[in-house]
Amino acid sequence: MISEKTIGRLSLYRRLLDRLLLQGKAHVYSHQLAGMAGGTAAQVRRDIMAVGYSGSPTRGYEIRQLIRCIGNVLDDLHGEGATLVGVGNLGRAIMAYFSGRRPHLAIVAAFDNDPYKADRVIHGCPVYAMSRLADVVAEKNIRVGIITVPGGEAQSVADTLVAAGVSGILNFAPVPLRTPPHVYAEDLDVTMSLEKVAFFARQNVLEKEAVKP
Amino acid sequence: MISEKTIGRLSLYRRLLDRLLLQGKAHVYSHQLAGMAGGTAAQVRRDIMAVGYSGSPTRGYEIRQLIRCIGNVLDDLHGEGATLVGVGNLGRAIMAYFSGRRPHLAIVAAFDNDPYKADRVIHGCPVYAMSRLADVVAEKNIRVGIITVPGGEAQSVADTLVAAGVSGILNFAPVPLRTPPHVYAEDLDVTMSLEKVAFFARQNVLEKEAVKP
DNA sequence: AAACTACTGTGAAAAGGTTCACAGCGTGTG
DNA sequence: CACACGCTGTGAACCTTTTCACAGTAGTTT
Repeated sequence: MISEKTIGRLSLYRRLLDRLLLQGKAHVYSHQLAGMAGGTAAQVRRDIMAVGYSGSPTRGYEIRQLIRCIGNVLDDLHGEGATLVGVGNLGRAIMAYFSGRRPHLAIVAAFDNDPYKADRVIHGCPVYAMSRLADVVAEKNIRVGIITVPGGEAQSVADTLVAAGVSGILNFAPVPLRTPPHVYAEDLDVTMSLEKVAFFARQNVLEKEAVKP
Repeated sequence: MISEKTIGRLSLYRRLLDRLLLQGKAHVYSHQLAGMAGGTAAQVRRDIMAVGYSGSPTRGYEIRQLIRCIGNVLDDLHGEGATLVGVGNLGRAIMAYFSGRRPHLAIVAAFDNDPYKADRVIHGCPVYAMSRLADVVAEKNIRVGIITVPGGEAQSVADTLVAAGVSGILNFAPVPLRTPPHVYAEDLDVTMSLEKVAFFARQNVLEKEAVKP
């Protein structure tokens, strides 16, 4: 079984590799990839071990093949459709962000409980009324949900998604979700991240000032 | 020194405690907080140890005091101003999100290289042209930067912020930032998170199917 | 006032993740 | 053809984080 952290880094490596391909590169060494990803060479090699690809001691990794191997691990064979719930400021920004970016993992349906937002197409994605969630999720075979509703509604939306058959949720609401064990939920808590950054920004300033005298 | 993970959880605990206060509660046990935060009671107790607050064996933690102790650790005494660079879809959503939410940590200036966006006020926050970044950051004593520009510009924006004196950066661009060691950078990579969720969503489905027969 | 209860605080063990360090190898070179 | 080079793959050491488990304690009951 591959660890959560490794999966995250593989996703990152792949995007970096895509960029290298565009630059016309064909091979890459672990230390180069590490430099771009902000990690160590040993870690890159370990992560790549997990996908079962082997590089050459002299040329490094063959970029095209490595991308394919990472894809074999990360991607569903037939592509994956995701759904987004909560077409507010943040929801629309996320939809714009993913619109046409990753063909194998696209947002294919959005929901909002404001009836004025329903039955439109935003950034290429149809918006439905909440009442149709279970139908649409089942019909389109959606396994991945994105929650961009206010904190107070997040848990009940999550419950609805789980009941509809979703087994992975990315949650932007500032509330940790409670989900059954067979559902993977990741909380992307912007407030927490910003407070962390503010804390360490201050620490760094204090340290610098402490070193001075 | 307090670990990064603990700082993040403290931020979360504080918000949960705020909610409990509003509900009229005065005390809370570690296992209750753990239930809300999605962690274990032992972890909550360890985290609270780090802020140097002690609860009562019979009443648990006094909520009001605990909030104050967490604030002593997380917050700057005089409040902290943050700046956001990149007033696009995502940037505006983030600005709306923080507008008036946390008084001690507010976005007090935004920048964009589109001159049409400059010299306005969005969600209560003034928007400036990029050329004024160094001035404004210095004048307002800003230590925290938020990057919501496209990937290609993120690194150079980060360099600009660092040069202007920022010591903590929250990065939404899908590129890991390279920053000097005295600058704390957190990459909030939505693509990575979504691919992680998609991967584990699929794993869960496969597991369930594997258990069935 | 003694006994009981259910909590906290924390040393110690366990788990998980990262880095070290080196054997092994494929290629270019003398 | 033999050698030297600088990479990969990986066991083992190391470090960080989480969990266990229990002594200590403040209130509550008898």
